[in-house]
Amino acid sequence: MIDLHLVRDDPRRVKAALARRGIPPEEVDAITRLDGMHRAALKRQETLRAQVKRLSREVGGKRHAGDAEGAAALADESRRVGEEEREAAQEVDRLAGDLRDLLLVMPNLPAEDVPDGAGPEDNVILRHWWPGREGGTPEPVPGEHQRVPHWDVGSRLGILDMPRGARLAGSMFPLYRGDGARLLRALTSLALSRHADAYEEIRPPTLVLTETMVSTGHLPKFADEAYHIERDGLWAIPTAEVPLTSMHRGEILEEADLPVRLTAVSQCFRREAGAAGRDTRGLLRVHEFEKVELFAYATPAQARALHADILARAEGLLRDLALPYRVVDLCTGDLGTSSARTFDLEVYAPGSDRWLEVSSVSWFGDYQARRANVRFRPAAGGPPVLVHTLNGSALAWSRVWAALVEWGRQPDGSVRLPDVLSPWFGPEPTIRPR
RNA sequence: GGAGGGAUGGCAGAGCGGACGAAUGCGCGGCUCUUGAAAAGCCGUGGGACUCCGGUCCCCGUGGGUUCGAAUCCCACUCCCUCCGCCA
Repeated sequence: MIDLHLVRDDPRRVKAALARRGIPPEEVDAITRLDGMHRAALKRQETLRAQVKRLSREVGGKRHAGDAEGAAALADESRRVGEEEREAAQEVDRLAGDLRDLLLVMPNLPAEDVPDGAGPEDNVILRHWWPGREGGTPEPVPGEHQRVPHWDVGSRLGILDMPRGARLAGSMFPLYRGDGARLLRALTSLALSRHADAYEEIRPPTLVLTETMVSTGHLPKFADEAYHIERDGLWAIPTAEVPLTSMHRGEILEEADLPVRLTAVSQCFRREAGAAGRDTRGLLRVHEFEKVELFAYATPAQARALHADILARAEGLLRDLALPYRVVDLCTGDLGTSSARTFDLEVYAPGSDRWLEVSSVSWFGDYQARRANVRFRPAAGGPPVLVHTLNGSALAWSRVWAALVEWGRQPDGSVRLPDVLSPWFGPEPTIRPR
């Protein structure tokens, strides 16, 4: 949630920042108006409430003094005021609810250095990397044998079985087998070990309460994007960011304990409701995938360095895996609702001939922390302050899997894997037909 | 799934209808005493909303209800503990 106090104190700044995202200024005015009404109603209710409390105390006093008549008279008066107070309270509740509804769907203010733009076409590509680039090796040109999409490579090698996945769960639910399944396990294991020096490994629940989804910003606005188990009131997480953000929900942390750095692997579930018919082949876009996430709660002063660290770690993994990638600075038109600044990492997949998003590294400011009510007590004293949250995938395996299989394909149809995977696939890691 | 017990401040733990935002102890911070420390003593010590900066209001698991008045009574739910059943 954006800061209501900021809307009050500096509405022009809020409007200007949100205008960059295409939010009309009237929506900010609507918040200001409701806020004013809410505060007025609150004042009225509290005044009445104070009266009831005072009268009730006097009833007690009179009764103790043996003045039954006086007590009854005051009780009558208190009852009348109490009824008024009850009505006022209903008005307060109604206005508070309306205000909250507006605030919950209002996106975060973009950071000042986010490039302006209307959509993905205006994102800024910051840099490219490919194996050997630092040493002057030219950008790789895929050979004909690498121009085979991973769904073909996968089915020929018997490591990816989309038809059987569809039999179990419908389309876009992949089923990996043999070395294909083992590759996923290897990638997760590799990544978690890489982050273990600074990030505590967490295994969170995959199904979470509504409140947990609201805290990150996935609800109420994007309910259509998530799988919902109505009978139990639970939601399937679209990313481990969701449970990790709520891990300390409602807590006041000590500044000395920050940053809290966490890493988690989880299944990620996405309905992809708005993407019907797009990128439906193979693993380009799936309803369920596995992802290792990096996450941090930080002080505002620590946030920038952590954002850089998470990005560096995600890039480091791609370099270890020798996959050509580019770093994309998301423009205001493509920035996620909760994010203030996001860098995407996209891997080139030669068989599919597409750039695949395999990581999204975001700084949320205090937007999520305000929803989740996660604060820290400043070491220097003073009232608790909202933390900043940050996260990034490192990495989303379905698309990494696709890129590895396409880049690794040899003229004989086997797939050569990067050497970092030797612990799982032997000295010259290769997947051959069974 | 069934039976019972519980949920109060950083922790422990009283309170069971009226001045209770809450005794007491521990912890923590400050001060006094001391060469220093310990001990002892004194003072302080939750979060939040609104504010005409005087204050007012809310929070005793959550949500309803009863009452002039609820931490305290009633109802529902959640979570925790014990036992039984079932189960990977």
